[in-house]
Amino acid sequence: MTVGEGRRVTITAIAAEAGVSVPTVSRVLNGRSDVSPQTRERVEELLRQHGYRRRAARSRVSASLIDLVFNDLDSPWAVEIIRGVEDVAHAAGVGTVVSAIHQRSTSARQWLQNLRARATDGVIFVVSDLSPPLLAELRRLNIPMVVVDPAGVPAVDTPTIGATNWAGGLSATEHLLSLGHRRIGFIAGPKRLLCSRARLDGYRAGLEAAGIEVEEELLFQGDFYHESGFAGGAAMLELDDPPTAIFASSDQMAFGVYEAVRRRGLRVPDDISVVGFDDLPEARWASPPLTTVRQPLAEMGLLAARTVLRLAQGEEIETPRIELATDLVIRDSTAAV
Amino acid sequence: MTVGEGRRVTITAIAAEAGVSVPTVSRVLNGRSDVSPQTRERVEELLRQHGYRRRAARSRVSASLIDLVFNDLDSPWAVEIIRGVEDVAHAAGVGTVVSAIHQRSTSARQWLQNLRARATDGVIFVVSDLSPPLLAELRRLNIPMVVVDPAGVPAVDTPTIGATNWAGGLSATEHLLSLGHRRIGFIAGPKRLLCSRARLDGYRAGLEAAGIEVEEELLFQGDFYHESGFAGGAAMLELDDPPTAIFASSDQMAFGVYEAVRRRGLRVPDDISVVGFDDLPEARWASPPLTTVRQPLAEMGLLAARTVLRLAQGEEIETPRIELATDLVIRDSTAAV
DNA sequence: CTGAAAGCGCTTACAG
DNA sequence: CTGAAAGCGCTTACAG
Repeated sequence: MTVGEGRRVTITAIAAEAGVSVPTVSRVLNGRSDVSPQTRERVEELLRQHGYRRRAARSRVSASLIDLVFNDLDSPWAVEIIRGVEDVAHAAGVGTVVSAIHQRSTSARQWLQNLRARATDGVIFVVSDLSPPLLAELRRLNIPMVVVDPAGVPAVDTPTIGATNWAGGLSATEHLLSLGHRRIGFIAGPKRLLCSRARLDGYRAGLEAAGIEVEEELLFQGDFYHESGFAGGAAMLELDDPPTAIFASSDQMAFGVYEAVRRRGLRVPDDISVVGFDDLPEARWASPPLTTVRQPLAEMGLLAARTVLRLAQGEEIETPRIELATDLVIRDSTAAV
Repeated sequence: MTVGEGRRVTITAIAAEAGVSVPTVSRVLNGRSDVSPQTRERVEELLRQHGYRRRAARSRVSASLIDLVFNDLDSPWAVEIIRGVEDVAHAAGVGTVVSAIHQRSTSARQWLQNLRARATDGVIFVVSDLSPPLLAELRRLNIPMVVVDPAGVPAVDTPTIGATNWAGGLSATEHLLSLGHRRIGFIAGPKRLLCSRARLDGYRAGLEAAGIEVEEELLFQGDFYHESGFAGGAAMLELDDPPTAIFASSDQMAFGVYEAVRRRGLRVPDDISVVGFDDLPEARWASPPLTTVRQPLAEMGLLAARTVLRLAQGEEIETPRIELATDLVIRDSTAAV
């Protein structure tokens, strides 16, 4: 399969419709400065409407590529998403271009320039903050995109794929409650991320349903990384009335809690229960194996790839926002009080 | 920078040199069947010699891409290598196409077909077994390649980038010896991999230098994955005279040993010392933090990318085999007997 | 700022 | 199996 086979518009067609010459359209396409603003706007509008994409003359072998963009390639779950995307793309004869834009605008600009040159079929973003000018540019180029695990409220008309973070937060909390825990600490992710807030709210909902008040001293503000889990765990263990369980809203923070517990000479789950969120591959092989909320990362990547390929084919997507189910995986880090 | 800027050969030039028409060269290029074997061979030879690569008419924006190929995307160190490669490629305006070929020849064929369509600038392999026909085809297409952490003895004239596995095995062993350990277990990686054998030999060399005999019952055959580390650790702990330290030749196996130790109700490093190999990001945040031999994976990726880009520019590579230094990182999983 | 003209590198019928 | 011809989609001077 090659993406976007059918009758694609040529610049000749666009030029005719816009009432300008072919070279003029070419200039707009290449971002040359010597085009009047009105002309540029009219042509761009048409390019967008028709979903124009550059194609080599007579060539049926248009290199099909999709771009998969991360903030940084330092998270262990990146590879899970890559795996899902690559799987679908590979089968469709499409290459997966992986990039990290590091939140730096120079890097993003560079990336965008490369993107144009390689005439990508679509973009999957796994980044927390998309700069509006970047998005505008992509829309101008009429490049299909989908956003995985959106951080904030995403722009309209961009399909997003996430997980049921709220439900995951709730189920982890209910699990701990069912084991008899009443003092349950929570280590949150960055506030600006939607998924962080949803997990926290799931935790709150669980406690409230059990008639337990949420205590400030049992809430710790983390950032999803190990260090903050360690700090949060250490802080809570030092309380006069420490929690009997800690729910860290990422696996990495849960491992940080493990280390805080160990440093105190205590044991998981004998002295304190720990729950994570993500189910990274290493969760299964932590000591003890970590009870955690599984996020189907590979499946999210899979779905994102399918969606972007469909968009590239010009199909309409009926459900612009999808949340895949999370799943509580009970292992050995949780026990009855 | 765009790779291979300079004067690239066109099919017109090739046709002239071969004494055939342009359409004939085009046919060879596209793998059409209606070309006589002699003609095909002559043309292919010239294409190879000149390092021909398809280019869009008049277009200076040739999409620069390098391919990064793994067996599977299930190893936590894959992302480390991706990071290194992406870093260099991104800066050079080159896209990084990540693929997994899953050792299945159908998948490899599919990949090769996609590769041709996208006119890659070069390929970095991180795979243990390259099928000879695949290699032959790549060579025929004149695509530069480099192999990272070669599994077996690599084909001549393909640059390889590895790590000093033997030295790493030695230094880990010496570290344990210096702590007073005399009974040191070893969990090996797959025998067919060069790196496995080098690590094992480093371990042997260390023991021999200290006048200690290598005991069969302290050697366990693993496969680099968690399960085998767990099995190896469990088996050794059941010995009448168990080791006081275990050197697992991958971090994942070391984590398996952690779990075997925990299941026995013992503690690392109080009851037994454990050393790993790789220094994955999670090694630092294991409980306890893992003493391990660091392999500079990101740097290996970096170097591989630089090398393949240089080859793509037509440069000669003076040192076809490079081994980057490993480094013993001492953390909390090792202690004096 | 724009277009007519020339041209690029490649591919596709068509004819033999 | 091969080539002369036509043509594709696009870009680049050049002229105004």
